Amino acid sequence: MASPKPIRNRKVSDHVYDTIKKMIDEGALPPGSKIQRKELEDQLGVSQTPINDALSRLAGEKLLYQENRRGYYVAAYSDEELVDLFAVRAAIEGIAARLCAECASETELADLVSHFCDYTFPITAEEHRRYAAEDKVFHNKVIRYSHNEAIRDMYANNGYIIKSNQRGLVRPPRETIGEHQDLIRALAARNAHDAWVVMTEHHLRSRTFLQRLAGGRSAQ
Amino acid sequence: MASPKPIRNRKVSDHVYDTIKKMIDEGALPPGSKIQRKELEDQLGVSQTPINDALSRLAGEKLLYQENRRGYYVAAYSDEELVDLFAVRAAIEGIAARLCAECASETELADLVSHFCDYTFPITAEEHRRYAAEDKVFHNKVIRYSHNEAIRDMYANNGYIIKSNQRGLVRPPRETIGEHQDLIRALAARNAHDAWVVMTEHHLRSRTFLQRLAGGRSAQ
DNA sequence: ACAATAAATATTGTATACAAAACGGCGAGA
DNA sequence: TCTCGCCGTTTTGTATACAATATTTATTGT
Repeated sequence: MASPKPIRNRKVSDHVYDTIKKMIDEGALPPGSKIQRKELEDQLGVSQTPINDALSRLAGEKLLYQENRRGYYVAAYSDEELVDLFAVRAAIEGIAARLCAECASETELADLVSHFCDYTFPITAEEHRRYAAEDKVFHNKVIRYSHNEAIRDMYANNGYIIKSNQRGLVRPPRETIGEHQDLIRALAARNAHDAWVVMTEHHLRSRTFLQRLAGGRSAQ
Repeated sequence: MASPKPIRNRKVSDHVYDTIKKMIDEGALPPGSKIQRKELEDQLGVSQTPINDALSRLAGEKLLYQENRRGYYVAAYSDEELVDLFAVRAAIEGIAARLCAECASETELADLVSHFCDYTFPITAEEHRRYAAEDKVFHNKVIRYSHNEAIRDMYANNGYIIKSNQRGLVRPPRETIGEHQDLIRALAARNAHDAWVVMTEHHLRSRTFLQRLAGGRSAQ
């Protein structure tokens, strides 16, 4: 989420854009909350125009939605929509893992392998928090190391996917750590097929989990 | 591409947005061409502001890109980018096929099965054209029948994917018709796993094909 | 003639102004 | 007390103005 761009040629609206995006990602602007243009104006010391520009772009990315004549709101996804979103994550990250196994450098692979080494059970609350953070980092690395610009852009720009983290870990570490380690094993062995399958199933299991929560009624 | 929204509350910028999007989709604004704000102003009889609003939104959707201090251009994807895009299609449509096998209604499944029945070899130029059209329709139906809103939205809104059709069929029918039929067989049997694998490999093969075109200049 | 530079012009990004619509509070009437 | 509608305030959407940067054209020197 840093700025890899030359610092010079940046519009004011780019800065506004980054700021709002970060606020959303960090929860300063919770899902469903209304965007207060005036506040942003004062806070950032710019006029309406660059703010509108940034908001329009974010709406195009589906990070915000716009109610007619009523302003912008931070996108909030219902349980059903989150279920759908996790199918998309399964798809994208599954392929990313596959490409990763094929194309990642040895250094990158070693980096991935270094994750999730030192967790002993039972897990404390603090460890749980650390695990959640590491989970996020790890999945982002898989995306990066896939060396696929389209996928990278999707994760950088597409509100859908950023938002799929909106409620933190879906399943407890106890369930997912084994899956992560399976995945790491497959990556280390450059077994593209296994990496693909494991990653896909990993997210699809979370999807099923959410589906039970959302549907409630049938539960196997 | 029609307007499913209540006709009442529409901003001017919404109209501008639709107009530009349609112009891009229909080729009136070819990939790589520069957006002339002034022309649009005169042509649509509105001021800069709603046009900027629409352009920002379209840039958020990656249908346009913006060069600093130099204006907006219609997105044009290079061969390398198309390669990456086909990995994304493999991912998304692979999962879509899987969901399709699980969730599509009997009617929908029958609809899918009715495709690609009557092609005999060799294929004439006219049949080739028809095949290309049917291919597009078929893949869109798989998306629709997956009953996943996130995936549907992606195909409706995301410039990446709209643009991946920018050069028609990648491989000749001779190569792909068998794959399509394998897929249909898996779908008809509601074999989710096979449908997933076949669809994914289908697009990944196109990806490899494009990769050869892009990378190796020697290949005939 | 041609390359390099300078002046003129067009376009972009931002600020400000303003009308129309939504929001909120207050009071009248049931 | 509750509901409805009126009026003032706030917010939104659009228009316009303007400074900064690109682009084009004209000019100069070799």
